[in-house]
Amino acid sequence: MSDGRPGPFGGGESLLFLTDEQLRQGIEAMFFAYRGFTADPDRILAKLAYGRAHHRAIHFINRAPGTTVNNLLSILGVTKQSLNRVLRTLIADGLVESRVGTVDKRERHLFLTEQGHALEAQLSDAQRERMRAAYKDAGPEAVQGFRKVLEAMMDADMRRAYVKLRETSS
Amino acid sequence: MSDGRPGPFGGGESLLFLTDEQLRQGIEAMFFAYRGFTADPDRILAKLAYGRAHHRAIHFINRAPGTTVNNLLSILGVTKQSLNRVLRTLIADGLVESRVGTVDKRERHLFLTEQGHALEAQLSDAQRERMRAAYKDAGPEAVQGFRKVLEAMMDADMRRAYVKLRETSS
DNA sequence: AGTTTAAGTCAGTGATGTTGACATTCCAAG
DNA sequence: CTTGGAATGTCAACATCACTGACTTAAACT
Repeated sequence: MSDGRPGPFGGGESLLFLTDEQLRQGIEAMFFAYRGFTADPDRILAKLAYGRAHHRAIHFINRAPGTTVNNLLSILGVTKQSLNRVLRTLIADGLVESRVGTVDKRERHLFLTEQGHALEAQLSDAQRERMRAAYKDAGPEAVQGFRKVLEAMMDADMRRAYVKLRETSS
Repeated sequence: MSDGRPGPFGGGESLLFLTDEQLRQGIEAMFFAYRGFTADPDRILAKLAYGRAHHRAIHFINRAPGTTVNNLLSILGVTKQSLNRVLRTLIADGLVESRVGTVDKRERHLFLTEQGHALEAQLSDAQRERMRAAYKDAGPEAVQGFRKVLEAMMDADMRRAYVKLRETSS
């Protein structure tokens, strides 16, 4: 099924880009690119005995300061036990602060400390630098296409979280 | 540094796509999209008590039949001990066959069995289906840009492996 | 008072990765 | 031909991380 041969379409729309071969190249490109995408932060984190989970937590706490634990869980898509282990070490190490909610005292609101901000900056500088180089290489039109495909690849609930974050920004 | 303001360029080349804000949106898009990218295979693998490592091994053995363990290691970027555990279970389960090399008996050449091919097809069908939907949504020009940015994001040695695989194909 | 919700914890399991030791095979220098 | 080093692959022990499930605590809701 779906061998992707052009077929008898009159609209002049080539469907060659939907062949299994093209799709597989896209899949492999995604695999290798993601390794590059995480390589620089991973190097920094390894020295601190942290993992990607710590990076993700720091990133999104910086992105949405004061977020609750539950909120963070739904963004990260991990279990609370898993997140809790990460948060515990980050709080113990003085990178994250957890404040009891004023309106609802059951909630804990998360913030980066000064130290936390420093590590966040170090991590995202490294990641942005690679991203910037790739963007510059590929050019603005390519970047637009890149974003378009990525957004189409998300699950519905991820896209909701993503869009929500975009709205919050700036 | 590099706040990405347009700046005094006369060439009409807008550099707005290189702002930190744009880069961060790209980073987050990459994060959420990769989750979608792996979600379908992950669901299938979970039922079989396999993980992503098994998927990767199966994918690349299918892609380059007869590859040696060492070769696979350089593509996957893990330690040989880690890969070995995965291979051992796949061989024990009858999905992969390991043949002693004829010219160099130290080497083991890896092949998928019929069962292995069946699982590979199941996994890549699921992944391709999502990819196809995303590609179709985004359109051919977007796909071209997507690929361009991904390739620019790879490390040099990953790009080498990626290009080599592309050459091998069909 | 009873139920629900938010957060945190403990125990057990499984996948993944690492280091270290080891066996086999190849190859080249003596 | 022999011997020692290098390459390839395997096995064992250990650490990390994430998950499920059950439970506790505290606060909010009804």
